[in-house]
Amino acid sequence: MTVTIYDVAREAGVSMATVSRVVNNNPNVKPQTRKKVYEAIERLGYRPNAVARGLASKKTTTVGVVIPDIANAIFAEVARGIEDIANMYHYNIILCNADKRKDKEIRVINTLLEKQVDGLLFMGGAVTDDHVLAFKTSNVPIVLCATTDEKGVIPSVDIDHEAAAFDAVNLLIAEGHRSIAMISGTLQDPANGYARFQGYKRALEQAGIAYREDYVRVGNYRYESGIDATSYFLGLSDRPTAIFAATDEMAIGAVHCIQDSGLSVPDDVSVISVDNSRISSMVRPLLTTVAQPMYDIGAVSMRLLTKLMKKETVENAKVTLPHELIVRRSVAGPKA
Amino acid sequence: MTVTIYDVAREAGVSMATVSRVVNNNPNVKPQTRKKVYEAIERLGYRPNAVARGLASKKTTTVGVVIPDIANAIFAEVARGIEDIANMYHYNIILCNADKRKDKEIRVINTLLEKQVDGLLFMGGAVTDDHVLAFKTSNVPIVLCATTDEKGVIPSVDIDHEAAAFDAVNLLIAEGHRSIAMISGTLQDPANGYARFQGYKRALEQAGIAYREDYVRVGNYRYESGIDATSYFLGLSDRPTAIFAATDEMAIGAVHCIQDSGLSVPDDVSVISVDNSRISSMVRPLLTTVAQPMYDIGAVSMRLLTKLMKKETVENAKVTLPHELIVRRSVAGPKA
DNA sequence: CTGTTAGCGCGTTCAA
DNA sequence: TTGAACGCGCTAACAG
Repeated sequence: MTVTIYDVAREAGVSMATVSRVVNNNPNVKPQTRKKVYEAIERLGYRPNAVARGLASKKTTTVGVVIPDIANAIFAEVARGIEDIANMYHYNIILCNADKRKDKEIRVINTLLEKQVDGLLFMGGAVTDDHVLAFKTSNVPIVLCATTDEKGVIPSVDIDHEAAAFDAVNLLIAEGHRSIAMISGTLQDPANGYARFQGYKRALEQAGIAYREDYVRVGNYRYESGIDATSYFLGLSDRPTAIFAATDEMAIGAVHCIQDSGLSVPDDVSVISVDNSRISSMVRPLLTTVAQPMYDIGAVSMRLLTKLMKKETVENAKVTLPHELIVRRSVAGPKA
Repeated sequence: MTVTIYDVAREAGVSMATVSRVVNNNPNVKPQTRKKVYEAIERLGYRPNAVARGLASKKTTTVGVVIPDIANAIFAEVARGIEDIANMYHYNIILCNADKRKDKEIRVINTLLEKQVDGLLFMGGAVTDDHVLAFKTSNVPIVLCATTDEKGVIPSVDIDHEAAAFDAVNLLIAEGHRSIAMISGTLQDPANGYARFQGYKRALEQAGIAYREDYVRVGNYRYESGIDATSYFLGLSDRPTAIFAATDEMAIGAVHCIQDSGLSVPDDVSVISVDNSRISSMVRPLLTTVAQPMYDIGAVSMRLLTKLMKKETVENAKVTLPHELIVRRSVAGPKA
């Protein structure tokens, strides 16, 4: 049924070792022999069995990636960066959604390890001791991708979420705003949630603006929650003149909520966010936002992983990619 | 270094066959023995090697999925459907982007087959003879996902793109429009391109409306190309009163282009599309569109694949999922 | 209910 | 430059 390296050897009149050599591009084969083997391979339609190879060589040229949700545009973009670089280095990707749920994360990490992946890319929520434990029991390299490690012991690549949020809010302040609300992510989420919230607070503090609890709502990163939060803000007696949303999607919800209530962005209320996903250019007005290089985060983390897998020494195993303020049209000064 | 089934057997004082049995939940093990084995596993931190298992059992519990672009919201949603069902049946997913490029598609199909996947989900552009050939050389089941097979010989799940487009354009006609433009995808793309274009033409024809070449532009599915096409239409001396876009993204580009030029949607120009991706609810006005059940397409195709992998007999290996007109606010009758 | 024995398909010494 | 032989870690008969 299936043709093996053994069949090819017989067909070509050589030993299986020789076939193995030509398949793996080992130079120690006479060109003529190599040719014979190639012909036999062709004739028989031989396809190497990567599983057998994996067992014998203890390498699968496969890396595992655990991701919160591939249907989320942000993560999908990161995944694309990962896959492109993986492909470039001839690795394949086993993709697992884990929804930032710890139990699911631990579970898929283990199945991935059982599958003998050569490395692991982890994108998730908080990295707990249990995570670290699971990582430690493996002997393949791990890198955290768009995910922060409190302890800082695991290689990772991400942006500085706190600083990104800080920069966003600072723009608002520079424009003269003092009444700045925030639509936050859940505070249990270290990166997109907590860190961005901290950046917001620090910016306020530095500008001597008092923090108000009723100026902060936590959303779930989705469009609808941006609308909900904003409708709450607009109902306040002293409504904010600017809104900082932790993500583009919530920001767009904010924009539409403001517009739907007959106000204007940015004339009545300014809106800014973090992400710069593609949709931030697919609204009116164009969204001002702090860009997070999603594709690069994926690409760089995969590149880092390849180095680790080759046991190359890496100088800096904790890379922070730069973010960048993208000024478009959703921010203006407050009304006089 | 690595602890094997053998070590566990020794530790538990049983044979490796017994360990294998408990690991695989074979009922033929005395509870007491089972317990001993579990303890030994625990003590040693044994983790089964799925590669060895795969070699011995000729099953990898892994399926390959080739996808055009995981960063594309539509496909990402399909992928989520696939992964959820795969997960439910304890399969893992090897994900490969192929950008609808034939050479890349063929290449990844082959690597996936080398990795001994138990099945293959193919999402791509045209299914050529070369594709079919590659499929035939494998002895694992394949199902086409959101992809049409001209010959109809390969199991597949998709919607009827022609009918979906037809329905969309028909709504426009029912509203009284006679000047209907289309922003098409590339005609080489059988499903999202050609079929939707055919649906447009059929609707026109049935209504006795003459087809005009200058009322059709082909875009690349992206927002920007929606803008470009629309700006062309708006420059026409007798500009259309309605635009049918092959995808949501292009439709939103159309909406914004219309608005940016001082006109109103739907008062001056109506816009309709196919997809109903999440962004169709993230615009003003809300986009009227024909819904394509992306998640379900993924889920159903994965479900079908599991049946095929279990060699269950399936009645209908070519499933067409229903589409549905979602009436929102971007369509109105033409101005009197 | 449990153990023994063969392979699964290939990489990799080690000799020749 | 080539081949023979072993083993990767596990499943799957087959015995008992």
